[in-house]
Amino acid sequence: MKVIYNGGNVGECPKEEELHVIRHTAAHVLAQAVKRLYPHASFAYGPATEKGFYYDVDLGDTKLSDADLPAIEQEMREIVKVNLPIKPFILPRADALKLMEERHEPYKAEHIADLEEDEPLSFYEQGEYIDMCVGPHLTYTKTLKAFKLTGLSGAYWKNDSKNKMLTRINGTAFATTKELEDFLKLQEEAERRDHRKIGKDMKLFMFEDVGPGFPFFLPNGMIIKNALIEYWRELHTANGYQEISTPLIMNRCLWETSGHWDHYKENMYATAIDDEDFCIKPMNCPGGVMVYANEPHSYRELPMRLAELGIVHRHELKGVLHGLFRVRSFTQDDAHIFMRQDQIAEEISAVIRLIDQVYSKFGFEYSLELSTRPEDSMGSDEDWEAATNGLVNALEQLNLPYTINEGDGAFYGPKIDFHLRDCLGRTWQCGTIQLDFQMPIKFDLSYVDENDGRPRPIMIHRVCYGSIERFIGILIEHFAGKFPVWLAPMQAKVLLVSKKSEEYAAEVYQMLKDAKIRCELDNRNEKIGYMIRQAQYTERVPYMIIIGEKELETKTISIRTRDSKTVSMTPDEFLRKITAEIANRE
RNA sequence: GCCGUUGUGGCUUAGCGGUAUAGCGGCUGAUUCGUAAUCAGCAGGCCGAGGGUUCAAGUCCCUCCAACGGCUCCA
Repeated sequence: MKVIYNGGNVGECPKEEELHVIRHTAAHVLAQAVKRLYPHASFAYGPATEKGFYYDVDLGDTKLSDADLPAIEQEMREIVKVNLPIKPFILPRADALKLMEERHEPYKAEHIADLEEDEPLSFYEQGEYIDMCVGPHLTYTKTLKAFKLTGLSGAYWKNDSKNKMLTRINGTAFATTKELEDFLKLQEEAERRDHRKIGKDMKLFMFEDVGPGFPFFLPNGMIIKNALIEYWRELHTANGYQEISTPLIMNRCLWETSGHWDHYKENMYATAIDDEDFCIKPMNCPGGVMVYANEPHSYRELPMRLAELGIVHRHELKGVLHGLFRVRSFTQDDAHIFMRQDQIAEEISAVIRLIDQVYSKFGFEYSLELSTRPEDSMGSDEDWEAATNGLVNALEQLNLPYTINEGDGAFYGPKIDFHLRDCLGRTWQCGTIQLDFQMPIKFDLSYVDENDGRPRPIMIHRVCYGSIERFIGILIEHFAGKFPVWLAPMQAKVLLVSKKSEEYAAEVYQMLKDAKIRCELDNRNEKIGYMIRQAQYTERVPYMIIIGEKELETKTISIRTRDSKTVSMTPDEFLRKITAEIANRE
């Protein structure tokens, strides 16, 4: 694909950059169309993104609605159709500033003013439209074949909530209409898998106005939650963890000591009891620290791994709430590991291996991110450096690739974040490992070493699922509600063809029930197709057991799975199969 | 918190100034019917909450609440 660079050279674009160029040009065409329809519009940033492109526009008092998008899109098609040549030119900074001011582009002018270097700036021109841009771009607008505007939203100027909110027009573009259609289909598939919708369908969880952001788990959802917890407990016991439980509400003085009162106050729920302030825990660490500090410890006891399924409450801004993905109360599968300096590397790699084991169970791939010291943090530079090096060393010893997220660590220490990739290629932050030198100082923790010294332990904070609520949301979308048998709220459903074989169906049902299989018997006077529809497509039951006269005669059962395939076997064979599957968590 | 949109029985939804639509689900009856919806009848709603405009308000206006799409923030 031919593109034009800002020096004016026309060249072949590397394959992997084509999409970026297409989308960036689409953003320019969008801006040109908007300017034609709304001449008073001024433009901020309009980049290509991972999923498409957008342009942030200031439209003054004009309010745009979704209904206006078709007209803008139509104008874009017009620009593509007349096939304007796209031409770059370069101006010295002062002239660039002047040009943008003349064209009433205050955001572009501000952007120029913000640039430190006094270098010439590059522009691209197509017809009457001129935009400041480093390029490259397509050579002609006609090269833009497949694009679509996908919606409107608000966005802050320079992504800063202190700044003015602009109108963001979102769109996407591809090299071919086929790719565009595939993308839109994938979006539809994601919508079909929306955990909020499936959660309603399968009666997993609910929300109520009396507690926005506080999920209610329904019986079916609770089965999934408990199955995840059971698996988690087995794994943690096997890996040398001990489980504890600490209070939901503790005196404010604890949170002052831990630093949460200073660094996390605006997210904490607090209440006054007997003239004292109490806080609902937003994190479990101080509770774990209290347990460690309950008695003196020998160096021989370390590492001490205290695991806690802690329910935390955080007052998140209401605009961020989103199903189970972003809630105000959630269960962290937390653990706090207290250890000696010489145990850091081994402990961190053990945690990484544990989390890897959990994610592999569900077929998730993941990537790692190292988050470093944030602005609002506590502790000395030396401690932060030592903690950050501890994480880096572990990652490098295991030879794991990772990216760095500057300034995104917790206020008490740096962290490694695990970003899950689900079957639709979307990523979610779940597990994290945080290395903390600060809490042990704040709470004056120590242990007795071999020379009767009192060194300070070092702490790891870590989660695997992250939030069990969020993890369940991800699992719902990952599996589209079709959970593996060990997690499925209903594992098998006996469907009765006609009353003539009711007794046999009841026998089979009872056998499964006795074997502790989660199952139901549907003996209503309904057609078999109707029962299948409900069991397979609404309840998403892994095994439908169809029983009619044919099965009664041969003493077999017909097993229908969620892929609509049917096999015949004896009840005993089926029981062995499903029991093994559940036991192995397949 | 900010920008925008939405809010009608359990779910999906019609109505957008003149006494509330339908489908699914539920209940009752009939049907006993073999792999994605058998037929009929019945019940179920002070149209998110509170104010206002109007002879008259799901329907127009204001405030609040919640949800949705984003932004900022985050497990």
